[in-house]
Amino acid sequence: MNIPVARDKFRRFLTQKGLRVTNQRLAIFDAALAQTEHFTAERLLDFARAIDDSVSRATVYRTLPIMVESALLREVDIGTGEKYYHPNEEGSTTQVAQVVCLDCDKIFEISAPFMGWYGNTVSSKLGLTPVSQRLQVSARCDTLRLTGSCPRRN
Amino acid sequence: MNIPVARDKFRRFLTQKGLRVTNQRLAIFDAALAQTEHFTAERLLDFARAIDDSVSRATVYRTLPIMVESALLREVDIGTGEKYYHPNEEGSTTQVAQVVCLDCDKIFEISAPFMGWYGNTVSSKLGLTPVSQRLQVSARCDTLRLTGSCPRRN
DNA sequence: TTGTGTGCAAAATGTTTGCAAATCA
DNA sequence: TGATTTGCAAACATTTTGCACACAA
Repeated sequence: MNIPVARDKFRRFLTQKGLRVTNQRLAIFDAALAQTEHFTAERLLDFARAIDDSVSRATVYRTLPIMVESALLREVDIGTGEKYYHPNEEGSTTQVAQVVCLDCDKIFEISAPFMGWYGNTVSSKLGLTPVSQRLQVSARCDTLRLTGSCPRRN
Repeated sequence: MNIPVARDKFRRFLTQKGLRVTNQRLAIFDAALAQTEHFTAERLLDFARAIDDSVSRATVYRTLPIMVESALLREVDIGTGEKYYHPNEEGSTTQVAQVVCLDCDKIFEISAPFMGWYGNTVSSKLGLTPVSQRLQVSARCDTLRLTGSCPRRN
């Protein structure tokens, strides 16, 4: 999904929710959608400020949940204290797992269609209805271990 | 595994690591192992202080990673800002998933043996070696939704 | 005896919030 | 116009750390 189309979706989402379309929100949105890798709130602040230097940290933190709710952005919590975000691909109903390299700090997203089935099975046994699922694998880089340097590192 | 046996394992673990067996560490350990539900660092501090009131918050935070490394305790991060802990059952090589009820705040642990297979498969494709995996399902209570009250609540 | 472990309080981290001023509808 | 949104800085919550004293080996 290209950025102008996505931006339009976001504008519509805001309006429909009774929220205002502000320059800051658009700057933060554009900055977020331009990313190809996972990013944190702090890095998004930098990117957004490059577009509109009036953007503040508070507004980034206030805008992130809105973008996540609009389903144009996905939140990824890998248990490192800070949350990561990533633009959501089209047709985002697919379940994805994250493989996090402890050496590179890179996050790889892998489809894991069985997650939905597992969540349903297991939840219904407990009298619960699943809301969301996450599957994460932490791993170490083989190349780094064997050769002392990781091709993906920086 | 009963507590005296586990405590012995912990003493041996400390000694073997060149760490000292202190009253505080033992109090924190006993408090942790006595729990049947998941607990946070803060709650563990309370429990440990009931055994030895000289225990400080800092020591709890410093002891938790040691107990996790000894494999007698398991760390569970459900993405709520604070970490949860749980005594590890015997033969803890089994992979477990957590089902977290968003209504009860209860954490259920369910065996998920396929996790190991998935982690290996997916990691090796990326040239990585898996270190750990986690699978979590967030869910809502059916009974609460249907009847307005949850039998597990408090 | 001596170096590890401790309690305390302060720092660090990532995120949230109160408030007056700015701005979108 | 008037309610929403903003930036700023202070507040927050959890965890970590520096330091002087205590204590296990």
